[in-house]
Amino acid sequence: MRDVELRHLAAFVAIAEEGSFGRAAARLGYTQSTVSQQVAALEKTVGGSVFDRPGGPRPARVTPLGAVVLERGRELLARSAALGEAVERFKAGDGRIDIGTFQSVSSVILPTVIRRLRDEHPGCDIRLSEEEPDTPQIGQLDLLFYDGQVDGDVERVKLLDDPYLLVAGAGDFPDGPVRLARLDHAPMVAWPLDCDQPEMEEALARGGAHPRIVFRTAVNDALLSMVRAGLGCAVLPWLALRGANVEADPTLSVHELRPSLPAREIYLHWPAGRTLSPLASRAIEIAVEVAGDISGSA
Amino acid sequence: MRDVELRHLAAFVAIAEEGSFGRAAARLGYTQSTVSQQVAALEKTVGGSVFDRPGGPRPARVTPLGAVVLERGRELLARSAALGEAVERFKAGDGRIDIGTFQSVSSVILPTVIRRLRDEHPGCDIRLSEEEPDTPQIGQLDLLFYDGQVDGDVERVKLLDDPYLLVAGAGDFPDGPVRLARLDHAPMVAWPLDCDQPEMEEALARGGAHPRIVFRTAVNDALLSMVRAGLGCAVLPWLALRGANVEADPTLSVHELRPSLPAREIYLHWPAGRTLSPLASRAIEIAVEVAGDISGSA
DNA sequence: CGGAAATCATCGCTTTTCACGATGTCGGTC
DNA sequence: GACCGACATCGTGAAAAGCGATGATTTCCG
Repeated sequence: MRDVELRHLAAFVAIAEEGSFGRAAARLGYTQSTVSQQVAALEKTVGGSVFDRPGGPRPARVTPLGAVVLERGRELLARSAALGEAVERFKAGDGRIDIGTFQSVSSVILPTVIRRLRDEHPGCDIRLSEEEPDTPQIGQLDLLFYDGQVDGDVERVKLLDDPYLLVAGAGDFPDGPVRLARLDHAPMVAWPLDCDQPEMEEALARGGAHPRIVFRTAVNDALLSMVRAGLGCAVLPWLALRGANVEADPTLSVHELRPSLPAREIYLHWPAGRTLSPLASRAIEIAVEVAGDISGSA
Repeated sequence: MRDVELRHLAAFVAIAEEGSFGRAAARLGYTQSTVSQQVAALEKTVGGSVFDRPGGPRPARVTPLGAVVLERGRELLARSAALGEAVERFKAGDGRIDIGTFQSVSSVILPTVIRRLRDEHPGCDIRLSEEEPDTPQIGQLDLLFYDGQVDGDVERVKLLDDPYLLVAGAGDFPDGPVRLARLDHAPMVAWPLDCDQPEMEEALARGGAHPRIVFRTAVNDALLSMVRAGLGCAVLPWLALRGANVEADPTLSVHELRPSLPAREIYLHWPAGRTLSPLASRAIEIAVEVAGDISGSA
C-alpha cells in the first residue's frame, strides 16, 4: 500500500474523463467490476474517496482529494508514456553515440560512416571527439577508431590494412617501387611519434633505412606541402594519401616500397562486456562495410 | 506487459545507485531473488537488458537502454513521490478553497473565519468572490454565505438570526422600541431589492408600515451617512450595524421595532452530496463557531 | 406509486503474479 | 583448484488481479 499503481491511476483518469466506471472499463478493456476494484484500491492507497458516486445515471465526480490525485496522476501517466516512447525511439536507433577518432586516421572512413548513420537515424545525436591522451583509452566513448593497441577492456574489429607508401616530388624517384635502402639518410617529413608511427619508423630502420626526419606535424596538408617544396619525402599510409587526393596531384609521385613495410592496421574499438546501443552496433556494421568498400577500391 | 511498474523502476534505480542487486534488495526490504525477478520483469517490458552483469565482485552497470530507462524512471518516481506528498498536504488541510459571499452579509463573520483558517493552515489558498448573479447559485464554489434560498442541490447550516433594527438620527425618535406604524410614509433609505430585502419590506408592509424609499444602495456607509444627513431612517440587520460600528456613533440612534420583523437568517451553503475537502469542512466548523460567538456577544 | 433502467459495490472463483528460500551457475580470488 | 561473492532460476505458498453474477441505490417514466 506504500505506493500508487499506474494501472489504478489510468482507471481513475479514464473514469474522470468518461464520467462512468462502466464506460471507462470499456475504454480500458476491463470489466466494470475490475475498474471498481481498482478505484477501491487507489482510494485505499491515498486514504480517501476520489469519487462521489451520486448513484443512478448521474456521472461520477471527482472529490477535492480526487482533483489532487487527478492532476498529479495525469502527469505521472504522461511521464510513463514518455518513458515508453523514449525506449521505442532508442530501440529504433535514435539516441546519443560518442565516437572517438585520433589524428587523421579516419578522415576518409569516418565521414562516410557518419553520413550513412545520420541518413538511417535522422534523430540521433552523434558526438565526435579527437582528444588524444598519452595512453589511448576508450573512456566514456561508445566507439573509438585507432590504429594501435588501446588500453582497457575492449573489443575491436580490424577495419582495414593500410599500407605505407612513399610520397615524393614528381621526378624525385623513377616511377615504380623504391628500395628501402634508398631512403637511408634521405631527408624526410613525418607524423609525430604516436599511433603507429614509431612502429613504422622501426620497420624502416629494420629495412636499413635511417632517414633524417627534418619536420614532424600531424597535419597532412602541411606534410605534403613540404614534400612539394622539396624539403624531403614522406612515408604515409595509403588512407592519408587518398584523403589528401594525392593521386591526382601531378606535382607529387607515389611509390610502393621494396620490401614493403608492415601495413598500419586500423581498428574500431568498443568497451568489452557491455551491451551496445543499437546505434553503436549499427555504426560498427557500417564502418566495416565502408572500410571494405574503400579497401576494395584501392 | 503494456506498462512499466513503479516497483520495478524503484528496484532498477536502487541497483543503479548501489551497483549491486543484493544491496539494492537490502535497501528496499526485498530479497535478492525478488529484485532479480523485478529487473527481469522490467527488462521484459522494455524489451532489452538494462544492466550488464559482469559477474564476480564487479558492480552491475546500466546499459545504454538502461540509461534511457534510468533517466525517465527517476522522473517517474519523483512524480510518484510528489503525488504522495500532495495527497498528504491535502489531507493536512492545505489546498484551495473557493468561498462566495454576497453584499455586506459577511463583513463581520467572514474576516474572522478567514483569519482563523489561515492561522491553522498557512499553506492554504483561500479565494473569495462577491459575484452576485440574479439567481444565487453555488456554481464552482466550495462554500457560499447567503441570507436566503440558494438554487441547486445544496446543504446548509444556519449561522445566526440577524434581527432588523431601526437606525435614525439621534433624537429623531425617543429612546427605546419604536412601533412599526410610525414608519408608515416615513422617508427611508434601504438596500437594493435582493437577498432578504424584499421579504423584509413585505414584513414591514404587513405590519402597516409603507415607508417612502428615497434612496437605495448596497454600500452601508453611504446609507448611514444619508441617515445622519437627515434624508431618512433605515431598517438594517444588526450585523450590518455592528459592522459599521453604529452603537458607538453619537449622531445615530438604534431602536428595536414593535412588533419585531422576522429576523434575517444567515446561512452557509455548500454543494450537497459531494465530499468536502478537509479545508472546507474545517471552514464550516469555524464559521459556526464564530457566528455563535457573535450572536452570544449581542 | 411502482417498475424499468442505469450505476456502482460486493461476492465467489480462477488465473496470474509476487515474494521468498533454496539451489544452480558463473567469474574472480586466494 | 577449492572457495567465495554475485546473480539467475526453481518450486512453493500467499496475495492480488480480473471476471461473471448478484445486490443495493438512485433516477426516470408511466
